[in-house]
Amino acid sequence: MSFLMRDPVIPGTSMAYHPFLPHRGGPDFAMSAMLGGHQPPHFFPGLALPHGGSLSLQPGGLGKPLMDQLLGAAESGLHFSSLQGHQAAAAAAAAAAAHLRPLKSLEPEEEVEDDPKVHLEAKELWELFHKRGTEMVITKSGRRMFPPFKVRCSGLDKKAKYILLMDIVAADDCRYKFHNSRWMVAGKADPEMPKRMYIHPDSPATGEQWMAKVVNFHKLKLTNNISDKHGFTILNSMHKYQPRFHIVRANDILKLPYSTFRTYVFPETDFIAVTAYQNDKITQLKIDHNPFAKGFRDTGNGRREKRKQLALQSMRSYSEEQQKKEPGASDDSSGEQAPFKGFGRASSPAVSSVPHLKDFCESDEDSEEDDKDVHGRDGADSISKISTTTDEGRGPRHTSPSKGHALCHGDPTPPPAEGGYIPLSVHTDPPHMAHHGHMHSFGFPPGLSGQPFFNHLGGAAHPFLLHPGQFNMGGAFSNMGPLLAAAVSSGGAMSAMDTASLASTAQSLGGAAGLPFHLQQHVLASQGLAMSPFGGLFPYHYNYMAAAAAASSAAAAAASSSVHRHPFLNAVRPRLRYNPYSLPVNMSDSAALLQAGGSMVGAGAELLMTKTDGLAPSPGSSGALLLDSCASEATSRSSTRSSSGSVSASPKAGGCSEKESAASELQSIQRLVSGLDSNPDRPRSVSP
DNA sequence: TCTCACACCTTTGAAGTGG
DNA sequence: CCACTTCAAAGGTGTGAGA
Repeated sequence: MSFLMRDPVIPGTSMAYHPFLPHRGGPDFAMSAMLGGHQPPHFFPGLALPHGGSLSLQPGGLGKPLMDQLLGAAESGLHFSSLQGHQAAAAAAAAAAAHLRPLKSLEPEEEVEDDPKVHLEAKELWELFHKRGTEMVITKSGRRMFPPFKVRCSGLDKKAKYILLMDIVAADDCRYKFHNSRWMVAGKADPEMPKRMYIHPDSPATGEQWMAKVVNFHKLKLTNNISDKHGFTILNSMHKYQPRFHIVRANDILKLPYSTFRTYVFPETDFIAVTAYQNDKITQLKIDHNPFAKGFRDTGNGRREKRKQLALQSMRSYSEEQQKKEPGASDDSSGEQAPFKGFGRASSPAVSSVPHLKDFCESDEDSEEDDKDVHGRDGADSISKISTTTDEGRGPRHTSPSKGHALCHGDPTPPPAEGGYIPLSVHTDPPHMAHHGHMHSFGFPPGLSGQPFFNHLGGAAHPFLLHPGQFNMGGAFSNMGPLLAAAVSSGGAMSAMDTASLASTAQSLGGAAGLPFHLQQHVLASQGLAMSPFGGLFPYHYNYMAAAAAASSAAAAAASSSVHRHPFLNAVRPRLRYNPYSLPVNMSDSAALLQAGGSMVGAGAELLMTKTDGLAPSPGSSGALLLDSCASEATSRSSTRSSSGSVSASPKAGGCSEKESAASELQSIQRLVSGLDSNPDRPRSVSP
């Protein structure tokens, strides 16, 4: 057997066991044999041995020579089942200890400062759409974004591994309607849909790999199906959203929840989700630039051209008839344009009003390898530079070249030039969001709102889902789908936490929601913190780290002080980060944000805001948790669905059986180790 | 406002071919 | 073997009728 020594630990405990044991050696984790089939009543901290006594995992608790010997044996692949009695138990302890590391191991072995810079690809195209009020079609079966969200990274540590993610959050709390060729506020937003984070399929990869290509999120799909099982991003129609890009320095998804998120927001990429296009200009832009819509281009021989010709013919014949009937009535405006007036828009989309647009991205749907050809095949005189440096240079950039960059806290979204948003209709006022009415039920599982952990949230939070399908990718993520699914179905192996109340909370949460509690927390803390109810829109990049122990301290701690109390958090060095967007924020806003951040901490998540820009965390953000049923369902369905390859969100669907087996192994390990298998009726996908 | 079937298109990968 | 071409299937589009 082999052990992977790369498991993350739970901050907040001197040592911690991680229930997600990356496993490669199969299920022959001989704990049951070693422990005589008895599970320790309290496996952690310290091991209760079957013959009494315990093995402390604290440094010095086990004699160093013995510990070294056992650890060496574990690392060298010793099969514990060959051991007996105390020897086996000690070996078990060593094996466990191999997965447990002192907190200091969380710190990078060799801290190589990176300074990520992110360029939005095809920025001009985004701005083109943005000026008219970008719309993204959402369908039940899922639709891609167009323009595709693509970024280019630089400044990463070449050797370090990174996980790149993307999510889409509500831009405000408004519902919109398209009226008089403009988007207008039509009321308060509908309840928030479950939040889902899309992890780039290539994650994790080294900084060198990321920087060598354009990071393309074109496979992310949008849906309005709240019960979506594919891992698509669920959005509300007629609501405004803001995509966000995250860089996480971590070599394993397991470390994701404990890692620092660097979040980048490009204001020009916001959009309104629609089930059918409202603005014909947007339709035309899509047709002109999306290669899949070529059939609708005027210049082609597709349906659109035929329809146009038909319309022309019918209109001409109609005009001729009219002229015969009414010789005196002339209509200069009739003719070719007339048929399209039927669309009821101020401008006709029939003929592209933006002929130069073709310069942009004929090939925008290219694969990640097209990073050198973003401009399209026929973009001879296309923009000289598609990429936008969001944080080039240091210091504020008040002279941002991008109109979209003007989005700042407290400022309304700048009015687009034509057919765009009405300025007053868009609110991104953080203090307002932090304090008022944004804690309503954002699709929060009713069973969770009453949990103490969530009381701080007012029963509302941003659910976060890591759908197994989203982890169906290569690299270290190859097993994460079933791992998570397994964790869900196993009801949550719980990490060792400080307080019993927390443990009970964890159990209840695990039962209600699925993810192991500590992972839930970290997921929540990491992701939830990133999301204010309205997306936590920061037109800059900010960093934060979530810690699981925050939840424990949150129950009793004052939010503002918990960060400092936490030894682990204290151990993390603040990083200097550059703000890609200039962001004038006044002190009152900051104070409000900080206050909101404090409530977040109280909600069960701690935040290390390491921005140097003096900005506070996302206001009103709340660690949230939605254990979408699809996560567990995916486990049970994995054998059928993955084999058919029907999960479009899982580009690398192969090896699902292996994953499934891995998941079952994990479950068995969890059952053996955690001693939390209190629910024998819980479904098991596979029994070892 | 939403859903669906549809035609049209691109993308992808397997199969075939030739060196 | 490798490179290239061909082909068919899969999948991504907006459309427009109907609910």
